[in-house]
Amino acid sequence: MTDEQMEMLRKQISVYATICEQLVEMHKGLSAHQDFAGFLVEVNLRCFASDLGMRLGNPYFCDPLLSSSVHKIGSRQRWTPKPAQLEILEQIFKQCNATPGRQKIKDITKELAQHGQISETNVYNWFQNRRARSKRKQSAVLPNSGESEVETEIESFKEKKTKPEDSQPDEDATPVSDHMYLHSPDIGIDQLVGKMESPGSCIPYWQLEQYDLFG
Amino acid sequence: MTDEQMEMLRKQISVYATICEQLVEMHKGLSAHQDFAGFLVEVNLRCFASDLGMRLGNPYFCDPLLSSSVHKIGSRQRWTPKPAQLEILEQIFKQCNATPGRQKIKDITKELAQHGQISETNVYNWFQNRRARSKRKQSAVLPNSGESEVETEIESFKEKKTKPEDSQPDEDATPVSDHMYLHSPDIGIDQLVGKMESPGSCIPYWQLEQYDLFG
DNA sequence: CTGGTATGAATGAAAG
DNA sequence: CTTTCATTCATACCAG
Repeated sequence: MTDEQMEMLRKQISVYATICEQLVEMHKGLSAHQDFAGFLVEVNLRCFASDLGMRLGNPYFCDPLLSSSVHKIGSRQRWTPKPAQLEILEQIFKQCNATPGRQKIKDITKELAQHGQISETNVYNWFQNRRARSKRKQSAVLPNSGESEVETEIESFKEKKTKPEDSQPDEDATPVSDHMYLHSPDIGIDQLVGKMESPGSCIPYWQLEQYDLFG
Repeated sequence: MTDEQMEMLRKQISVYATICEQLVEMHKGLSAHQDFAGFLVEVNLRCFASDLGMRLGNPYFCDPLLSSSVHKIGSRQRWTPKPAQLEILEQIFKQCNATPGRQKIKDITKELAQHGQISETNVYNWFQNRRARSKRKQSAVLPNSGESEVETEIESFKEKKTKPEDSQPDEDATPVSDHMYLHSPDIGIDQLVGKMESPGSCIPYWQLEQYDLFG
């Protein structure tokens, strides 16, 4: 290990620390947008040792050092988009949430490859899934074939409403939601990261509220 | 704040958590001058919204009345089927352990709603999991007289690995540069965590790869 | 409080 | 494209 490497490492630590900090700040900032009080950020850092059974639990990153010895360790069979890649993908998706052409896929793949291994298939699948899931969610609110009184959704824009569950006994309330959602706070991830996608009207695809398309 | 942003944020946090984790690894390697298996840092960044509008169905930030018992809240409460619901579900599952149709799901959801808060997604997930689980169980008993390559990997905690293989041609492999362990614990995790400060430029996360600690 | 286990949820990949 | 499968992650819950 050379001194330069060492220095670099230090720098990295510094950078990462800053990022984390900013994230926290951002959270706080976001909370400011709330009429009510808002947001607390709990940074919980736990360190614990473990010998063998240890593994990386984060799906958003590829195994780092740990895989130095055996790249098989904890290797994921399936591709896991790196944050950088995800970001790009999301951006592209917003632009044309239509199916990218074959060539387009190629291009995208090329670009994403800059940030990590990836294949065209991965990109293709990603878009397929992205689209399907966002669609599913979207259609959840639209068609009410024979409405469901059960759905106490107040907000039309919030399709995931009943996410919380019944763990709260007397609190099914959750009615709330007067359009209280903010519209992209000034300080957003965008700034934090530099340019995260802007808020806009994207619909969350995760959490398919209703996988029922036709109501 | 849109759900997407929230999700993005969550992912980023995740990423950062991992980064920190890796830093810890390194640090440990540096100071311990030993092999790196061992330490794991879990950065748990939780944000709680005391305001209802904030949760807007976001699975990761739900529940309102957490304002009081703050430390407990913020956890993404997942749906927990009530015994009554479970019973019904099991029964239905027995009848047709096939995939309930979309409309079927609706009906079921409707019925289960009588016993507690629930969403179609919950039902959907339940069946998905149920089937997968039962299938797995079955195959577990049936040892496929195959070869079980002995993974000399560090983490052999996985009992069964019926891993097909990587469907991915160009797996990352994570070449990983040589060990980057340095011998200089000047920068301790403690500091990183404790102060989390360190002015400096905020580098977009997608650029972090440049630093590429891990190869 | 700590560790293990059951299971709800997220998502890449594949089948239809 | 739509639906399902498989794997993994995260959390509720239980035991020591």
